[in-house]
Amino acid sequence: MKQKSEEKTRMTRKEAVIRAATELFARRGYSATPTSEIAQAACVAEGTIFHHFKTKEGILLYIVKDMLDAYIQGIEVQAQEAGNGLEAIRGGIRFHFRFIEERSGEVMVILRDFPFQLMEADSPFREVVTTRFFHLVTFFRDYIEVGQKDGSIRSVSAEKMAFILMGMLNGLGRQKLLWPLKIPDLCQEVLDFCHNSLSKKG
Amino acid sequence: MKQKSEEKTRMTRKEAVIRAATELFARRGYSATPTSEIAQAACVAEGTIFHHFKTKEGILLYIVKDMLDAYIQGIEVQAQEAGNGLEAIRGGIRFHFRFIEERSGEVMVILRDFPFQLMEADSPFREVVTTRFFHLVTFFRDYIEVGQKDGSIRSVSAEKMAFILMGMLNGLGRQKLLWPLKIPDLCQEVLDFCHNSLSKKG
Amino acid sequence: MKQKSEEKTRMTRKEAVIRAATELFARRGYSATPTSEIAQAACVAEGTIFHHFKTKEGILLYIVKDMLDAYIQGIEVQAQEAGNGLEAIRGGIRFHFRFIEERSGEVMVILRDFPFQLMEADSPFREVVTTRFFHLVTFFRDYIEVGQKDGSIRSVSAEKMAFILMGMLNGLGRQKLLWPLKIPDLCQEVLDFCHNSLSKKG
Amino acid sequence: MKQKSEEKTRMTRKEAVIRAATELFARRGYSATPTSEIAQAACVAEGTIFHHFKTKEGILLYIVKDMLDAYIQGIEVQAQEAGNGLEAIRGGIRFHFRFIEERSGEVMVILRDFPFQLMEADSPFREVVTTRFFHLVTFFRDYIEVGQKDGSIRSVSAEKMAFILMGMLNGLGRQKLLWPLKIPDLCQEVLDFCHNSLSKKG
DNA sequence: CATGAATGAGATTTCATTCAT
DNA sequence: GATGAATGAAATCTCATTCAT
Repeated sequence: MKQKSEEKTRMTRKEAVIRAATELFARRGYSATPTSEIAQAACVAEGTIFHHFKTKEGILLYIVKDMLDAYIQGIEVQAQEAGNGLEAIRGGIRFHFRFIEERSGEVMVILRDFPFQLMEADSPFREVVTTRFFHLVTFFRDYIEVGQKDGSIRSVSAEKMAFILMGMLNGLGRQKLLWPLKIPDLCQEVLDFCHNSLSKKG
Repeated sequence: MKQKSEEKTRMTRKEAVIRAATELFARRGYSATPTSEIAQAACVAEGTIFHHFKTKEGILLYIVKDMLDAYIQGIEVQAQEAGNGLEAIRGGIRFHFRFIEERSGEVMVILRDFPFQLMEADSPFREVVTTRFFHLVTFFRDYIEVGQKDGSIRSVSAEKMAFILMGMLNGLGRQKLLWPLKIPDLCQEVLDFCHNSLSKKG
Repeated sequence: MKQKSEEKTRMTRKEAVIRAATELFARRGYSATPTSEIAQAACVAEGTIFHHFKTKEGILLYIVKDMLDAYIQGIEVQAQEAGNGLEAIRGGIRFHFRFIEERSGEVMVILRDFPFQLMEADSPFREVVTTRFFHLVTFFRDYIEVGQKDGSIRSVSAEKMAFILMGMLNGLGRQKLLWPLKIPDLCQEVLDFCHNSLSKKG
Repeated sequence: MKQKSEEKTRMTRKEAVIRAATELFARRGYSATPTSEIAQAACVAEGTIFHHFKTKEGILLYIVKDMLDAYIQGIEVQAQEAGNGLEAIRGGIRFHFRFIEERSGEVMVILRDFPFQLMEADSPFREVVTTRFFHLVTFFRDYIEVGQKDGSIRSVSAEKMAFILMGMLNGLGRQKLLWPLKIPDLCQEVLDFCHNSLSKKG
């Protein structure tokens, strides 16, 4: 939290919009959040939003892109530091849980209603988002293959296993952030769970 | 009350509305589907919708409730027929994959934007939905405990494991039905994956 | 209150509709009361209402006509029994206050939004209502003139005085039945008030 | 904030809406006037109405509040200039008749269906309207008491007399503005009528 | 850059009335 | 007589977006 009163350090209006939108999209969903409320929460005029983002979808795109880029970069850094394929995957899982905690707002936005609006066939943003998703799928598949080559991961379809891991992490994220129940922290259990299933020696 | 099955009645108007709504909600999302289009697709007057379901949310509730009840009933039947706890869980997973295929429309509705509208604190439908969710969580936890008693499942926190399983199945469902990629069938792999992690002998 | 369970004595459906409608129109106003609620309150099907009354306005007309006829008849009987013009007017005022108490439901209906719908130039009911209003104006004017002839009422424009009396009684009725304040009983004070103004000797 | 009176600005869109609404509510009643017609009559888009007044009720509230404030202020100025209590009341009555002529549109709005919608227990506007009504009742009661102290008004219950006066003025206003008959001007007669009943010497 | 009044297309919902049973 | 499913016109209100200042 920055000081709001000092001269130069205060948020630009654009940042204020992003923050307000993230919080509202996370809490109430993209389509249930009117731009008027975003403006109000960000203490800017409604026109200002459109001055910076052109459309409402533009805000969503900005948030989603920003978040996915950070996720992709973070998970890759994790993996590169690992000693073998299995450790890379485990590092990825650990990073996932940390990321969900630290940037829960943005994550909720994307988990809530997935950016379906951005993926429709006629959306100008379709490619921007698809690209990043392919990137993630590839990441998991590649490191599983690495693990199979270095002997840390047993012989299974790398692609299928990649989908299982991603699906699981996604589902657990939704559960944690969106369900009406208090979900306990599951990081360690998930690590064990995956370790048992992936590692060569069981 | 008329007989529904005999000669003339092919489909009630109410049924027609439900079918049309399910299909549209699944394809375009709840809030992006106007009631006018539901009416058109169901070949009824818009007023007819509101005659049967008081509100638009009412349609969603009907679909979700119907689907969850079928899911709960089906998964319990599966489990009761199993020889031990682990088999019950495996039966549940198999049922889950079958259910997702067979009733993909309704499942997409609930996976797409989850009925968040029905869960908000002031919604009259909140309880209806929450009840069913608790029911499901309990189901998984109980059968894991059964498996631990009968020796088929290793010693882990039953509750945490229940959450992992549910989160995974949920996430995989979303991936399968909603992602812009063609996802291969993962049933067998998921069964193995879970078996490895749950069974006592590894 | 009649017994509802005995064979023949129970209300006809038509009566039930009238009662329910009177109560609802009084409490919430004519146009804010949907026919569906009248049906519900009367425990009949919505179609039944239209079976008996043809239109929603028809119900209003029935109530208003019934009530005005009773009012006119009652006030005339009162007046005919009086010894002179002033007493006739005083009797009318007394009757007015009694009537308002005894049939407050129907009176509220007419005082609330006056049957403007029935008075519009193109309403088929216009005449039915207007006739009764003229009748009332005439009643007051005539008895004031009687009082002026028999020496009990001072010399003032009978017509203007009739309007003042009617306006006053109307306004007081509204105040009593519709205002959000508890209004004390004003019958005696109004009698005095008018006596002072009308009687020859002051 | 621009100057409103200078050169170009003939009428704000907001003002236009108020004028149009006043006229239509007066002529056809609040609930029989759709916002679409108000927009048309005011030559603005329908959205503009809701931009300025959140709801249709908001328009009614604005008109009623504005009118009641003017009424209260005017009647108090009148009274303060009077020599004694009786004259204050008479001044009030005179003001009432003048006000009804000059601002007949707004007065018709409030007399037609009284803002019952604004008074219902759960209306956010309830207090705004109630406050002003209490104010008026108090005004009349206080000046009658003043008159009783200065000897110009006879000894009667000030509160009851206040209610009689208000009820009478209200009823006469309705008669004048809303009845389907041509009602003669009654100001002088009402003044006499009240004078006879209130003044000490009869 | 920033504003906020204005827009108009469109969404949900209400409701009097009809009609086949 | 009685019913209640069905209707469709109309009403209120929402909201992303534009544009003159």
